[in-house]
Amino acid sequence: MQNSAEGEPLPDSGATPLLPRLERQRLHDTVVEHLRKFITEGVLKPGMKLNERELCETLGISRTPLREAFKVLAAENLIEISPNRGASVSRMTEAEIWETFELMAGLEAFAGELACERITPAELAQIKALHYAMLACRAQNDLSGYYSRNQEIHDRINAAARNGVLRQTYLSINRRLKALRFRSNQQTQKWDRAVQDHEAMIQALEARDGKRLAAILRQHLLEKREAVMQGSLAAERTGSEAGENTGASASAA
Amino acid sequence: MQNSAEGEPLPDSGATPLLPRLERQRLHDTVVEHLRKFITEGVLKPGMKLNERELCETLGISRTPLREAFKVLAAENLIEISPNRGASVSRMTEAEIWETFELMAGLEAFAGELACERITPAELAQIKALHYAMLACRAQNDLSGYYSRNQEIHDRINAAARNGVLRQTYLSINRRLKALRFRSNQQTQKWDRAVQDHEAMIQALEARDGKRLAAILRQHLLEKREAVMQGSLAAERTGSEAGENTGASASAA
DNA sequence: TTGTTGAATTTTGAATTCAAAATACTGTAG
DNA sequence: CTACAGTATTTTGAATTCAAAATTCAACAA
Repeated sequence: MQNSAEGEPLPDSGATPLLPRLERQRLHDTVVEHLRKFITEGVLKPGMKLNERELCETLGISRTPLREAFKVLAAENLIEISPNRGASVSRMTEAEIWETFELMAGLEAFAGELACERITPAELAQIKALHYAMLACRAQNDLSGYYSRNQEIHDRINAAARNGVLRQTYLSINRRLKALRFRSNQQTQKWDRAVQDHEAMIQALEARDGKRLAAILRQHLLEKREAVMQGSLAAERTGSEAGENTGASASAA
Repeated sequence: MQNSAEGEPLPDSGATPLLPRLERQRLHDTVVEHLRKFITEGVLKPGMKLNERELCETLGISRTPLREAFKVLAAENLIEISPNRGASVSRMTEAEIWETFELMAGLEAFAGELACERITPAELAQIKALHYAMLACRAQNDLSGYYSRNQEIHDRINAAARNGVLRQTYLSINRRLKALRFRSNQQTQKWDRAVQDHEAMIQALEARDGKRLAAILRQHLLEKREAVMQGSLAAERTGSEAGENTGASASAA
């Protein structure tokens, strides 16, 4: 009996884990987070080629962990790897953007319904506070502040659904959309409309009216889609989208 | 002007691509598919340790592509990698199973709504045919035939929603659930209920009644969840879940 | 000039090697 | 006999190396 019997659950070690295991994160995880950040923040632009050797030198690592990171990012659809041709930041087609927003609308609507059943008063209060903070940002024309509060509100509603799998899925899809926000040059009319939507959301949440919240969120997302896709067309006209390489070697002619 | 200007979309090569690019798939992709298959089919059981060296020898490859495959599978939540301790097939907790089914219910309901708007008569006819094929399997007690038709029906409804991003998400979540099907030892009563549900689905699809189809699908999935989670408890009692290693070296005492 | 062929260079894919961490084992003290 | 310390072995993480494919570039012909 030197080995535990085959059918045993073997949960952890036998002893109670007084402290959580200290796990230094692996290099490739750091690289994933690093690159993900730069992609979602639009530093690495859609279509940009990601040269392995070049990136290795920039980040000061070898190719092995970088390539592992590439695989993960590709699984998240943030980059595309074509065999023997290398990786590049994913370029979403118009159709993909359209579909992704449609999915997000469905996902948020569903999360909203669940949130109405499960949200605590404390969480609701936090969301309200964020809403007012967002209004303050609008008053000061603080676009980035407005944007992050907005994100946070949607995020909290999602978290209030208390479904971790839904949450992970939501975050993953959302990441792909984040990089697009630079496309939509919000007009003040749109801002006003968005604020109205948010107020209605909070009312529905307070009333625990899942169906109504779902409908509002769905509509809200579709409006956002319109805004982004118009911005996208504008971007296409001015041709401000694709880079050639990581930019480190931008031909210094 | 040896390099194309920075802001250029550079779609493909200039010429029309008469033939699609021939791309042999990389080793690591093959490995991903291979392992994914065995995990979703329950050959590699939850909790099983995946020893790198051992698997390399079995598959006849080196560790590099295997580790890349691991990263992808981990991103899909099919395996778990703990730093310096290696990879093992994901073991879903009760809570995770519960949540995953809840998400699936939401996803299928949403897809059903869209399908009602977009399905073609031909697609509907195919689904009907599959339904009857499924009935035939039930009559013959052909469990695996029944199961695959069942899957196919749900899959086709999803496809009829004509949203590729939704589809990919659905498939990814579904993969995690597939391995669980061995847990639920379907009772005939349940079968009957499932068949009733399917008939109602098709009626709703024909009537293009999105809301009704959504409701049926949601309910259907929650019933499935009950069945699986009861089976899961049963499995826990008999303790037939966790393996120790890949089985290749099952201590030949 | 324009387009094509073929060699040189670069870049990616996969195996191997080296280092660090974790696990298994052995011997000793209590 | 049990518990522990210290060592040996195994296993993972990351860098390096080798091979194959793609790209670049120059020479040449039409």
